Amino acid sequence: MAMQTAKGAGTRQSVLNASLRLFAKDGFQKTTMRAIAAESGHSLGNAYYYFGSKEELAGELYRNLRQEHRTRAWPKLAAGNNLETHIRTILNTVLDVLEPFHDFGPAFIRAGLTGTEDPQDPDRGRDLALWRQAVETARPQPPLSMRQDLPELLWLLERGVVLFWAHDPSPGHRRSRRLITNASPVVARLVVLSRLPVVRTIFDDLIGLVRATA
Amino acid sequence: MAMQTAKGAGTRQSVLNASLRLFAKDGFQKTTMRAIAAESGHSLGNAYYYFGSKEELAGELYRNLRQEHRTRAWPKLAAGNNLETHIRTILNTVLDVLEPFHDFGPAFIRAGLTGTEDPQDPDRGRDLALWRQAVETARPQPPLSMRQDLPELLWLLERGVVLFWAHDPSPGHRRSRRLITNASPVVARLVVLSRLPVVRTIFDDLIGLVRATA
DNA sequence: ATCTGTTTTTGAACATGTTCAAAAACAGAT
DNA sequence: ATCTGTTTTTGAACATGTTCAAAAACAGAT
Repeated sequence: MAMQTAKGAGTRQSVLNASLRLFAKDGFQKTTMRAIAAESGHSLGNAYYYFGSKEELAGELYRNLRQEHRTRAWPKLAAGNNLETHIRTILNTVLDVLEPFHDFGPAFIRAGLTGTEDPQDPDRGRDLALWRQAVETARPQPPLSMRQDLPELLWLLERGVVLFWAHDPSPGHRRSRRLITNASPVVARLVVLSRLPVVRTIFDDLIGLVRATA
Repeated sequence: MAMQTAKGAGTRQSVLNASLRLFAKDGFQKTTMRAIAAESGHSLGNAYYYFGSKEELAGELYRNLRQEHRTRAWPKLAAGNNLETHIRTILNTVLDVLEPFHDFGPAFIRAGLTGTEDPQDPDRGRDLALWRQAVETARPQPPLSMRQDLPELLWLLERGVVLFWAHDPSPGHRRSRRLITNASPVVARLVVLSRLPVVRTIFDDLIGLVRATA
């Protein structure tokens, strides 16, 4: 059980800061671990003492961005908005937050998203809490039978949108914004249609996917 | 403009075959370019003479799999089958073809799916042609108003199923098969119900989504 | 058969992510 | 102050994707 010392925490932070600077300047791919180590003033092996891999480094940076997303999206969920509005709001906000980092490259975003597969990841729970809030405060309320599972489905949707955006080369990422505009009403309508057993069964399969993957 | 000789084509093919064997056996990540070169009986540098990168190799393999999918699915489209049967057949066939490569990892599948974003990609047109055939030969015929857009919608469905399957850890990927079983009749029924404005609106949104992303 | 330009092949070198054993620094107990 | 066990740091080594200059093989013209 390795206990971390104050000096250790400092080193760790300086490596993190150095990576943020270099990722922002040169992108994820083109930034080498050697460059990060040099920029931080420590040896290559020392960087690996605190971060098991380059992806883990990106994962930590990404986790900070998710926190900011939650902070910015939460107050926008005015009670009484319909579900479509809440979906659109949260999805657009996540792109707002990630905007400055689009040119980090898809690999960076992918690294961030793969980190969330851990079922114990506390950030996963926090993300779900945001979506739960969006569902509970929406009016009219989604069908009772969906209220339990809906947050997880919408969380899956969010991941899909972010993945799409990460690969979106269109100017200003218009396509991603349009995807949000188009998908939000569709999802909201499908939720209403979940009263049909057939639609419900499909949702159940998707839920199974989330649960199995997460 | 480098003209390729007969011998060159043979070497290229043997590298491709070797990579196919090894990817299937050990997965994408764990297969090294050196192993591929050795298995093919050529030098490492020679493999790079024909394929610029490991990903390019995976890309070509994926394109071959899509071709095989079309080849195997097409004759199963017996005229007179209903739409549900055609949908179920094509989707199950794509999983049959991809089956040995499930453990390639997300990178492989993503590479294959993202490649199709290009509107100029000839394989995209070929995939759409398969779905067009499925729609045109189905009996009873889908509503006239849907016949134009339906192939693109079903192509979107196919991509979604493949993505679902790629992340499906259930034994034998049962869940993916069940998704196909469940989704096929729903989609077919919704096509009939497209006369209802609510359903039609959802389809319009989905079409917009395909066009926006494609 | 020889020459000429092109395609193919090779082996070594390079770039970069990752691991590891040993040294150094450190914290706490005596 | 010294000892002991732990944390931190280092430098070298390793694994693997990629590049490159030179050699070999080849095709076509003379």
